[in-house]
Amino acid sequence: MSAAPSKADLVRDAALALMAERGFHGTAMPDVARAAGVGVGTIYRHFRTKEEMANAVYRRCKEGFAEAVFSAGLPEGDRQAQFHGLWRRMADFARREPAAFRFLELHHHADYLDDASRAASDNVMAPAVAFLAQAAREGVVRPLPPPLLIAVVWGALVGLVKAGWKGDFALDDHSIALAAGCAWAAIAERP
Amino acid sequence: MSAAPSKADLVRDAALALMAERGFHGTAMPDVARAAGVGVGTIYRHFRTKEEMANAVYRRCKEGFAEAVFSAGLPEGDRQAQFHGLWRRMADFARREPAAFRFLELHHHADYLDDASRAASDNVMAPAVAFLAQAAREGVVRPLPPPLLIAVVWGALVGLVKAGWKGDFALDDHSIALAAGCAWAAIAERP
Amino acid sequence: MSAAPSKADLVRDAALALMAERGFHGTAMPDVARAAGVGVGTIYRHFRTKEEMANAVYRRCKEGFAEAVFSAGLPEGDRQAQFHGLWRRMADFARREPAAFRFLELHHHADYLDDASRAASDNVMAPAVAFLAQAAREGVVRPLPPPLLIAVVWGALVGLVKAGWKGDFALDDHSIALAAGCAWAAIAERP
Amino acid sequence: MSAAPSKADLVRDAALALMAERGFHGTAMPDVARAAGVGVGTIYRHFRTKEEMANAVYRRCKEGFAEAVFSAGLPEGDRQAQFHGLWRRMADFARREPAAFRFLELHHHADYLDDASRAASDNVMAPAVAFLAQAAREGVVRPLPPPLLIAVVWGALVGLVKAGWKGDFALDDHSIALAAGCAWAAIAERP
DNA sequence: TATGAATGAGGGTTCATTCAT
DNA sequence: CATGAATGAACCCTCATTCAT
Repeated sequence: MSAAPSKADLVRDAALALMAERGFHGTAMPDVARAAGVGVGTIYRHFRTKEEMANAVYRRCKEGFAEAVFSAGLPEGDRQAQFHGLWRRMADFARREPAAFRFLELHHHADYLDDASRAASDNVMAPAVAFLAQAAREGVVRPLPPPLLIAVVWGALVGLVKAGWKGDFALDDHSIALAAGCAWAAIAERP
Repeated sequence: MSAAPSKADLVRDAALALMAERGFHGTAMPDVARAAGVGVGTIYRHFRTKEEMANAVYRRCKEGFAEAVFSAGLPEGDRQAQFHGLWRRMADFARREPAAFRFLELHHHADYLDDASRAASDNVMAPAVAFLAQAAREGVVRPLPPPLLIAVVWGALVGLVKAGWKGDFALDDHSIALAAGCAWAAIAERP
Repeated sequence: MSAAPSKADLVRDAALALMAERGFHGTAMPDVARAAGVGVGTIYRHFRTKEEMANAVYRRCKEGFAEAVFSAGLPEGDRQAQFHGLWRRMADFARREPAAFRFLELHHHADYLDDASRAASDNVMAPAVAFLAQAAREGVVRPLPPPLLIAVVWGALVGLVKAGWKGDFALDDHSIALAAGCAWAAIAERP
Repeated sequence: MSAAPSKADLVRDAALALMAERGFHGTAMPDVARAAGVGVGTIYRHFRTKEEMANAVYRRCKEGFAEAVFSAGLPEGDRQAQFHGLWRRMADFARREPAAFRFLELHHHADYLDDASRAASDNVMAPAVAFLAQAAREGVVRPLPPPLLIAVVWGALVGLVKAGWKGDFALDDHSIALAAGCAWAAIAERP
């Protein structure tokens, strides 16, 4: 039997859904309470302020992302296959939890995020950085600064997802694979 | 002699700076007034509502972007050189007017944008779409759906700029050129 | 033990007192809040807008008037005595609840009254109309259109009350009875 | 040839029309300016404040009323005929200048009226008081306090006019004459 | 523990008034 | 004289937060 979700979780989910849609300042606490099916006061039993609640949501999204992408270790295969696998995991996360993905993008480095959230944010991409750095050392990826490679690849993924949401094309397995090919070409060493 | 900027322009500039930083809902009209050096009431002589003001800012940013990137026509050279030139113009816009670039990204398809702004938004990338479609027909760019190519390339640019702002690396000519190479590789047909 | 009045009642009473004195537009919500001894926000837990609050006050006054004048049925005696009784009840209402009386007069058919209030307003005088119509059929009141009779009699009452408030004379039982005699003479059929 | 009306008169007329409709606090100075066809600043060349403007309008209405009703002296005939004549003049004023009549009623003894306006207000009915007092001494009108008689008669007239405006009946010569008969009966000594 | 009525600072907006033109 | 752009106090209303129940 699945346990009933705790009130704190209900609140987090409601806050995630609303803030992903309307942003931090555009989301009112009474709305969060109503969406969560709890009283306003209950929120404040679990989070001291609206900021703290948003930080909790942010960290949870980060954890969910890290879990979805990196917890199973690197995918099988050569570097290119591993890249494709990671790309696929990230895109799947965006499809499975669009609110979380959007929340992370929207609130990235927002001024109400505290230091702990910022740190979590920085660490989450560490495995990806390590992967690219290693691949670069092996000569299969261009010898560019890993942060720049990350920036380009991550940016491409976000661009793909947002355009898919906007309706420019279907965000299906095919599109995702095509875009993965582009992204790999962007960073792969030429033959 | 430089003409004194109109009050409306002062307001637009102040709104741009604040809303790029804190978002629409996070920006208070009295703050805009103070930043613009005018009284609150003055804002309302030029814009009927906060929404209308944000729309005016948005459209101005869009126009500025289109002007900076496309008004001079396509750059010289072959398709790759032209791509590099366009990439460079976009990155330069982001460096020269970071607030405008950030504003456009942050408020893209926000719910307080009116239809006119949305239309402006859709049209501005039309030349880039045409360019990629033509290059694809010529066989120098992969035969993928142009919107997908646009999404990947634009996403990569945004990723580059944001990471540069964050301090991951210097957003200088060198980084921009390197990233341009990555982006071209992402979409170019293999030899 | 008297129950403490509800916040909504406190607000209604305060709004009645202020709006009877200064009118709708001349009364500020913070003033109402202060007069009621509650916070501004509390008002909005009970009334969605200032208009809605004014409508609630209006309807309550109408109900109070109807209750005071008509709930006990027609007074005893012949038509003249009944008229005197009704006149007396109306005047007593004006003396006992001057703010309510003044509010009703001041806000009669004001543009912020909603349809429900207008309807309540129209219905409240129905018993008086019926009374005069019946008396006219019996030949004890002049055979004039009842609305005209009502207009003259009601106007005379309002004139009496306002002049009394202004200090032109004491608004006591004697004056009220004298004026009742005038009003009856105004509409009574000559012998 | 009629001279073009002065700006001050344009302003007074516009203020009268708007304030009769929406009240003092419900009328904005820019609206008055637009309705008058002048700039806002122009109003302040003629009246120091909004209050002063309202006072000027009030006094002008009072004067217009006194002029219309009393300037030609008492009407011909016996007391009853004179009463009918005065009643008729007052009702005609209400029909010819409804805004002025409404303004006078609405703003009677409002708190922004200054002492001069109040005095004008008190004096304007003096001839009517004198008329009734004399008629009472002659025994054709009941020996009641003149202010009470005035209150009843004036109230009846106001009631008549308002009900007519509301649409309860046509405010035509016939209705006015009928009501005059009622009003005279209200105060006349019985035979 | 959970609630939601209550609060008042602060939100967007209006408007009486001024003053440079 | 006449104007209307400019102003900021004050308007109506919202919402993050508290606390008695």
